[in-house]
Amino acid sequence: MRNRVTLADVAKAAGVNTSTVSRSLNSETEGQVSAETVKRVRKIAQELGYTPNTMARGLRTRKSMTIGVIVPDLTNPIFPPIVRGVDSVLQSRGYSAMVVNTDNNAAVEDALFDSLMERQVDGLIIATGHTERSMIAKYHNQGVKAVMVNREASGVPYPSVIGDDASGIASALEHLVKLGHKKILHLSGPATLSTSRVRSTAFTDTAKRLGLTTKIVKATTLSVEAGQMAMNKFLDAHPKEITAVVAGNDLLALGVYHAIRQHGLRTPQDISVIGFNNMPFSEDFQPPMTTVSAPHFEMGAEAARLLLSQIQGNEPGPRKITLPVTLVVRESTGPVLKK
Amino acid sequence: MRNRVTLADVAKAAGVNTSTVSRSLNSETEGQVSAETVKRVRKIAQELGYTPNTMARGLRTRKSMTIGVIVPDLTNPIFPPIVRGVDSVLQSRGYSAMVVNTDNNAAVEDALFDSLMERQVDGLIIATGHTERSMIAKYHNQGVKAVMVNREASGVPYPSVIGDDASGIASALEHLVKLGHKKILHLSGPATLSTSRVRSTAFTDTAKRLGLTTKIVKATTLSVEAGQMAMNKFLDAHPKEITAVVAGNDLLALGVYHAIRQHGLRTPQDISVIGFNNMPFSEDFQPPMTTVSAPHFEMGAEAARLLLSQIQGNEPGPRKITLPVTLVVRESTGPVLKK
DNA sequence: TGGTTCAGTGCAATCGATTGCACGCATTCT
DNA sequence: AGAATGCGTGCAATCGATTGCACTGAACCA
Repeated sequence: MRNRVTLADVAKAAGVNTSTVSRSLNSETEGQVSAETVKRVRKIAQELGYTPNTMARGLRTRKSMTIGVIVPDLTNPIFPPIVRGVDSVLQSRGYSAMVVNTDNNAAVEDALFDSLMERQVDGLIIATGHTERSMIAKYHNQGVKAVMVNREASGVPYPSVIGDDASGIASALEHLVKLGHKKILHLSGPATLSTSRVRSTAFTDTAKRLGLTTKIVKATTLSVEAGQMAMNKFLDAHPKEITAVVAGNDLLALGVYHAIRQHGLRTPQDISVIGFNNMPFSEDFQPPMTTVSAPHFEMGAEAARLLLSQIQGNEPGPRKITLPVTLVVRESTGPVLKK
Repeated sequence: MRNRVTLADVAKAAGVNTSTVSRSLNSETEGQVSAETVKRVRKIAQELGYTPNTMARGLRTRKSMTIGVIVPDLTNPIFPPIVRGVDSVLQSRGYSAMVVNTDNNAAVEDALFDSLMERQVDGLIIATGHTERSMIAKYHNQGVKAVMVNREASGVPYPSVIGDDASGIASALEHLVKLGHKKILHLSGPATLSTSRVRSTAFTDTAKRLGLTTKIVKATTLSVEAGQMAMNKFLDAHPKEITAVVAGNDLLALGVYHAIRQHGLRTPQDISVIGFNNMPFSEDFQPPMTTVSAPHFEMGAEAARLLLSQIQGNEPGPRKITLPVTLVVRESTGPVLKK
């Protein structure tokens, strides 16, 4: 379909060589052409409705002006904001994003990576926590430029953009302590995810500092169902043992809501709950969720900036950018009630 | 970066011409080459880690194997499932999706369209309700293949995939009537959106058929805020006039929740509310929302199938595919209470 | 045995844009 | 006036894969 108008067409119409047209249309090279020729060529190109052919250009310049964005699952509500943040920066610089979903499946991720490479993407933004270190090393060996977002970067050769999870967990716990809580459960995500590990460690450290009695339970995935299942199991085994839960993310926290209700208990009167991410609609849950708000859009935007700067030749090395998070207090946390 | 291994490299290593390598690697042309050569070439290509260069291929074949997906805003929760549905089909057929957000801005959409054209996308999936007819006509004139999803197709030359909104609205109203409701408000989205118009018309028709007393109020956008504002205004002017609300979508319904609460009323005891879309987490709102569930993933998948068939030369014409929807009854609807 | 046929492979053009190099001509310098 | 400078433009190679056409040699036929 379409795209009949080529550089050659414009050149013929203007009575000049294609090279002159090319130089006239490109802002970096227009200085090589006389001002009036530039004006004339541009006018004619406009009239003819010329559109550059990105594939031809990319073949010659070895640049696709496309960035691959690898996420686990777009329907997980924290990723759309990240993607839009990425996109906002890319778009303003003439790049496009190609978003792929791995569903946390290594084989799928491998295939998608190949597909992105075939498409000659200029760089990668990796938002999957599961990606194995060996895979990342492979990318790096192939000379692939990349930036990680929302996952820990230690040990990998790429820069990363993350939220300040540790401080988020700390403020969550401090908030709970202020409300009188002393026995607190951490419902953690799977240890394969770097964010889960970071939050878990921060929980343990802060709890020790504050002198709290804690328990840690791991959910198998970062989903409502897994959270509900893990919490149900915990409440079955240890009823009345804790007065608050800090969940690994909002999805798990939502699962905790369900489990608490299933056990005939109430939030926050019987058990306070804190989530993580402040994902869309967390304020509309029952009750509105107290959670740590992470700047996902800005994380995506920053990752894109970092990647573009890397592509433009700056060698940032394995840098780590930490963006501040804030505790959003809503109604899922309350004071410990005396009985 | 990378992609050093080309057809020529493989050809040299195998001691054959690039054309033989090309034919050996491509399943449609491998019959032209002797079986043993194919085997040998493939083995060598594998060993060398050959990856085809999509840009070079696309330049020659005039196909990018890329589909542009135009959505208003990925952070609107109904779009990720659509996109994933699209992606699931595309991926299995070797295509990739390039997703762009218009934010319902015509100028932005125009620019993005150009950008997609430059990238030589093989087709478009359009999920924006706002797109003006003139713009669509322009696409069609340029010979662009496209399919619309989640928006009415009447008058446009492209096939479309939509949910059966009319029947969804009808079952919503029937459900309310069964609960004793007679005075019902429809909080509609802006009339510029085809889905809003369809649902609005269906509401009026069904209400007439069922002999109901109705009001219709329009929200300025399909957002929580707009829904809340419109509903607040309505409740200020007409307190106690209705016992139920059918909203144009779940976002508006959520705004209705807020407005009802702000007026010191309760859902569903004072006013029942029904949404539309059954978007993720609508079951976790307070109260869990009764809503019409639309098969967004399947709509995306079907749109992709339609588009690919169109690209492969089948001329489906302006066909319209309607997928069934179902009412999901939860706790935001209840019987009319006597006072 | 001479002529066909055909399978297997190579040659070279092609897709559309970019870019190093060379050329022509006008201007400036000595 | 002759040489040097340099601006504006054109020529042609190039990026990597695909593909119509031509060629070679073996098998087959009469």
